[in-house]
Amino acid sequence: MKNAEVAKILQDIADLLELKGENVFKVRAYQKAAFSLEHLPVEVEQLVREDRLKGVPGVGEAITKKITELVTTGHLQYYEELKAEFPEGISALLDIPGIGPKTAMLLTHELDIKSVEDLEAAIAGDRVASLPRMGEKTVENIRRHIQALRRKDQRIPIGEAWMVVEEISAEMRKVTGLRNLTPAGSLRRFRETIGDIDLMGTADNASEVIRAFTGLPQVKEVLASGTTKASVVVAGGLQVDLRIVEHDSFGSLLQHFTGSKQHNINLRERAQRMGLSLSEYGITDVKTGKLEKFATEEACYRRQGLEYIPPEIREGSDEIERAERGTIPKLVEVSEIKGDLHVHTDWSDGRGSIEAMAQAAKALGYQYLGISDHSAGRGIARGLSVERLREQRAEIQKLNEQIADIRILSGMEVDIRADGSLDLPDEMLKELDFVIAAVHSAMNQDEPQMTGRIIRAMENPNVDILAHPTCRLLKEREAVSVDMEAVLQAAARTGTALEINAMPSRLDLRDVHAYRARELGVRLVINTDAHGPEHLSFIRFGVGVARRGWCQSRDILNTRSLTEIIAYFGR
DNA sequence: GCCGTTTTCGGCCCGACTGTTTTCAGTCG
Repeated sequence: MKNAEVAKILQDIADLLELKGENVFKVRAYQKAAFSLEHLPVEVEQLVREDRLKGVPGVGEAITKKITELVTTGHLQYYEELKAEFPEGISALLDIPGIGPKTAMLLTHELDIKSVEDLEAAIAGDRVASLPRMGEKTVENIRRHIQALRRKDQRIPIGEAWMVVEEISAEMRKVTGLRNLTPAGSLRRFRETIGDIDLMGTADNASEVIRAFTGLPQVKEVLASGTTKASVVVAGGLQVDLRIVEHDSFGSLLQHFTGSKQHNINLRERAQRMGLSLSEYGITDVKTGKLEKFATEEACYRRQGLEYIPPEIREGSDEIERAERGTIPKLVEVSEIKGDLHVHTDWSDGRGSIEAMAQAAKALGYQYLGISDHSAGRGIARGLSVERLREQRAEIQKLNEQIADIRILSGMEVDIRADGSLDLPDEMLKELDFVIAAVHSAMNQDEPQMTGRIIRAMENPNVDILAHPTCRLLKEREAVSVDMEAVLQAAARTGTALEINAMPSRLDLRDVHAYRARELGVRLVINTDAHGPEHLSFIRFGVGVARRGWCQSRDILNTRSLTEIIAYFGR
């Protein structure tokens, strides 16, 4: 059973206990355990086998027993009994903003509402507003939220959110008086998907800035607008919040709204033990009641005796303990990337010529660019035959003589066939500067087959890099069934680098697997898989994933210089 | 249900908003 499935069930248990009116701290315990499981860098099954569950934060004796039962039998008695106490569709009511456990139970008890559809019918029949603590406005809000929920496609990939932020930021920078405009929340932490956008800033004339914000051409609807904050909806149903404070409180504000929620809770619990109370306004000494403000996040962390913690790792694992000991690593940065090793051109399915791609890479300050068009095999994406590949190599050689200050490397993204063999003969692969292998077909194989297939490809000594290891496409295609732990172990054994594909629709490896890879000493490489010159800038999303995996520059292959990288490939 | 520089028992993050109330419960981030 996968970590995500176990986490989902624990979260479900938390919801049901909440509906039941159980002790809120018990509910929180299950939520906390669910969170831990979801962010675990290793498979829960492995922890169960090795009897190491107790080491997971928030997992004690009782939850250990439950997880063990769940993983070993695929079934949890406690959960089944709990579910049987409630009508099936009721937890879906909790997904509607504004409806929490109390309201959900009220609706079920008083009106026999068992699903979102029931609720809509009850609203249409005018039966809801008469309930205690319900009124016209509440009902209208619920009705609107149900509609919005149907319309909105939940979280969006970070790449899309980023474009919205850049557009809005460009407009807002024209507003006089506004300073320090910064996106916070999951966007700043570089999570792969984003629920809504939080923008932070400072100004002396906050209300004017807010007015300019709500008046932007992108704004479709203004949800709320006050003196320090506003919430709007832009195209696509995406919510954007802006908060403005005075300059001297910006550090605390940014810290608070960057989150994550779990990081902030851990931070506040710790502050509490120190006799301090933490909020978005600053740090209050509980004894004296005196509020201390912070203009920068660094100062805010320092006051708590902590080293600065980069946003990407503020996820509630052990980052606070590490900051206490002063052992937060220096995470890899975009400026340290010296080349891109997975790029397509118009020789296969890319849009740019080799030269255009090379010029774009040069403009980014790269030392090298690895061309890796598709192989011909199954006819995908206008793949190159052996002959065409040789022609391309000649072309690259010619261009290298013409273009200064960047070296074009001649590689290939070779298809891994269903049986794990490669699409081009070894003699051809040997001629290349480097070789990437990737799965593009027969994605429905079962886990043992897929895992064996990928490992077989990695065992070929000509393969340097395994590209987008799980083949997932965010919101479009699930990851293939593959035993990632086995793949990571094989990568360590064979010395194959694993790609962090920076294309916003892929982001594959994921952050937790990057974390695990680093633990195992597996070399990683951050590539964009660019199909046009403008895609090269996607590198920042891949760097974001690497940072979320606590990676430093030494963990990332393409932070190496041209000389080093050529020596590394050793051809 | 978890956990320990006060604790193996008694705690468990903080503030704001909304709508319904005449002081606050419920929900959210």
